[in-house]
Amino acid sequence: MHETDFVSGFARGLKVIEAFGETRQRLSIAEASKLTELDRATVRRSLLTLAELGYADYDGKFFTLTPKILRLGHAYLAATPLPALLQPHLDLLSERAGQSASASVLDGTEIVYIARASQRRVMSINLTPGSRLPAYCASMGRVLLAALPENETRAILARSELKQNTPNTKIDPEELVAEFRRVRAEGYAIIDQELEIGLCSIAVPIENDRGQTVAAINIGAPAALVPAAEMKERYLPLLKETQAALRPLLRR
Amino acid sequence: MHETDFVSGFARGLKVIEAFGETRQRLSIAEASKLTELDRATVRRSLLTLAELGYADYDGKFFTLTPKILRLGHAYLAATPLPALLQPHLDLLSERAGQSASASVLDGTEIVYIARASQRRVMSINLTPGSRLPAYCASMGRVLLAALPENETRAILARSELKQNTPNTKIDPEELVAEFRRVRAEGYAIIDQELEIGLCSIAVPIENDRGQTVAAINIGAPAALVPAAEMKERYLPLLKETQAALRPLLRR
DNA sequence: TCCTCATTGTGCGATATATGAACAAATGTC
DNA sequence: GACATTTGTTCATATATCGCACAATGAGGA
Repeated sequence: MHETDFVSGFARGLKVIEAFGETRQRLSIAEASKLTELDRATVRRSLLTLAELGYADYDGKFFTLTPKILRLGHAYLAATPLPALLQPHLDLLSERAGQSASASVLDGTEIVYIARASQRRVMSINLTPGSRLPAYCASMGRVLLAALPENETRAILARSELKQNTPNTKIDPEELVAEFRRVRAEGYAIIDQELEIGLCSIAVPIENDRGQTVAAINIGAPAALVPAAEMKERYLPLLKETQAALRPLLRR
Repeated sequence: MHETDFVSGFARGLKVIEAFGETRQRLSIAEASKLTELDRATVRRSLLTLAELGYADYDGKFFTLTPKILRLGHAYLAATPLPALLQPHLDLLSERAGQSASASVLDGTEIVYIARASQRRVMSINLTPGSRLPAYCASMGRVLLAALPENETRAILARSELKQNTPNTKIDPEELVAEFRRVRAEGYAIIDQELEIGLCSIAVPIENDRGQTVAAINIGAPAALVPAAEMKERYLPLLKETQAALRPLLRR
């Protein structure tokens, strides 16, 4: 790859868009400049470009993103067959379990929801396709991390901000790596209120016909209704059925 | 605004990302060049930039978007208070109605879902935040178009691809404009299987404390269970309640 | 195997952009 | 009200990108 095969103006602009996610909806030029660590003049040009194209509004002082920006992310969900393929299976799974079912993939240290069939909302967070959670303390994250070679897993843990969300949250890397080994051996991960008090979840990997893990699915339930100890017997068979139904559909 | 206040490399790159949404997941350089009507060399540089930043994968022949691209669209959903504000109200609405409830805003000729509380899936399409539907034949679209000055509404209709999705679909601009007037006067829109056979929906506008329409919410139901004639009496009171509950929360 | 067609990679001149500093305007502070 | 600080804008110029023309590669077919 040549050194000229990189459009830095494009890269800078993408950085500016992402700056909006980290804080509030409105950004001044100076704020965006600080967040992106780009020159004010450069940020200004990127923002004015976004406004010109209709991806942002500008009131002379603050820039705000418009819904048009959703086209960019949605290009992935619309273009990738995986979410559409998983959705009906999640619907069925969710209905049979009477709980929310989700699917996600790994992106760096985070899991990204790509499909979801939600029952009554139990979490304080609102999860939709595109939502992100730290991988180390989510059941799907455990499954996805367990599928990687151990050196990669360790590298991701090293980059993760291991935060004690609840008294249950495991944040010791060695303990986590040991748990990943168990997940790999037994084929499922259970989270007992490590992300949020009151929430348990159980996840299994989704593999293609070559056995490569391409996603994870889970069922989440309120700990008050379904203690962690019961998650396995109640939901693992359903998850395994869904997993088996999907495998032949996923060719590479 | 100066003529130099525009980063064309950035604009071109965004166009390349959107090219993925229109077709399948994989694009070669030549395909992307055709879709975007940009020079091959330019598209290639943009794609390589995306790959370098982790927004795309490249196998030497085809480029595919990675889930990282969802960060861009999600920046909007995470940064805008409206979706988070609406969600609990949609949950309640959906539960009381026993049907799916959604919220959307207008983007050009399309509505964009920004929040959704879904019951059993009734539509063939899978709707999630970020999903788009043509405005002219969706109940929320009717409400949002009705809120605009008539010349703007007509301009949008002129740009819309008015397609006869079902025998019920209204595609005559004059008929649509007349319907928008009725919607404006009566405060709600009902769609009777104009988008998809078997699906009815009813929508009302969501206004801020100054009376400006900032979004629309709707309830969708299977026509087999709820005939269009019954939509109004069954769901309009619930929608109006939600509308009233939200108005004081929406300051500008 | 050789040819053809389609696609991808590369070098170069013309053109457009990024940079940082200087200036202007707005904002906050005393 | 004057000063200090922050923010937005403009400008000249060094630098990087764009689009073209050409070279290289690869896939199919005869």
